[in-house]
Amino acid sequence: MTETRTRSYSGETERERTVDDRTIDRETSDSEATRAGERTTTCPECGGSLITDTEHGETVCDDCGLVVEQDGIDRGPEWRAFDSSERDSKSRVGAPTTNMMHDKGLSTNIGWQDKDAYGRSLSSSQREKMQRLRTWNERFRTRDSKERNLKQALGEIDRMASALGLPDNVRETASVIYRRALSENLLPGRSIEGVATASLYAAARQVGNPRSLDEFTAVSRVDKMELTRTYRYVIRELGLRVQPADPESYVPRFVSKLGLTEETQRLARDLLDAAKSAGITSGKSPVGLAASAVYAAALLSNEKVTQSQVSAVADISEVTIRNRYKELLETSEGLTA
DNA sequence: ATGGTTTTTACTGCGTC
DNA sequence: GACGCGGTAAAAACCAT
Repeated sequence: MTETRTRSYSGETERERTVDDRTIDRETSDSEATRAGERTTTCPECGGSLITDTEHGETVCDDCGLVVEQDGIDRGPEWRAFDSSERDSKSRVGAPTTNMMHDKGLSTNIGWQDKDAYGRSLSSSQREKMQRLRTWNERFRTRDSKERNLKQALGEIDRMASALGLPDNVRETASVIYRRALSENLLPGRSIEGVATASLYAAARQVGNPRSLDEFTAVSRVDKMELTRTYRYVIRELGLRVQPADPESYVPRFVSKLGLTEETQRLARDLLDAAKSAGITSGKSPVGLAASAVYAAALLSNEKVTQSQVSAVADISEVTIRNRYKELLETSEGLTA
């Protein structure tokens, strides 16, 4: 089938791609790994065991931290409690916990409004007292270095995720990865920013919403070399298994950025599928392939996009697009004819 | 460090609006 | 003439050994 590829993208070797039924199945089945209602016991990415965390309402892979499913349960209050003891035993009211905050959102917060529980304003001496409490509460909350570290890192992750338009499940996954890196003492000698970026990069790829390294370096404070280095390091030390990015996962983004139709998107996918089964995708940049497929599809469906537009959106040279899209068209002709 | 592969850079020619 | 497109050669980047 796929002959050995001579090149791999960002750290994964071709060996990992060898005959793995799950991988094949995933490629043929059409959508992301997070279809609702699907019950799996093994992680779609790394094959590790899944753990259903009812407290957080998430199904998480124990090995790689991939959040497979979230918001699965009702976190609302249990209303039918008839006396106080029953309320104590039944009630699960409270803010949902989240990995996106360094303390999972469980620490005490002292409100900024100088009002008491009944909404009345506080006396000046009470106000001063509350201000002192706020200060100390904040100090204690982030006292120890790991907490402080986490707080900063999660802030960075959040910032970058916003800048790149990554959804919440990516952030959650990135948070889990970062926590693991932190708890396994991977941080010493490496910058928080670097590991945070690497975590987010890994998370984005795991959930099938990848961004290119260049896009990350654009929003991160670390340069490309440090990012790849720490990424490799984190992946290796944590034993994460991240598949090579699937070109198809870039397609929807490019299509929407260029204002093309669904039809074109479908065509682009078909082209990529054909290319994959023809085995000409080996060693080629996934981004380049996706960009070329989009361009070729637009051509086939008579939509107007120029090579330079596609190249700008995908951050790929026009030459590469030319080379790839010729190959794509050739293989698809051989298939349909 | 080296070698092989892919991507990028830079430049040229062609056709069209 | 500007623009989109195609091709080429050399340089750079990248990965594996």
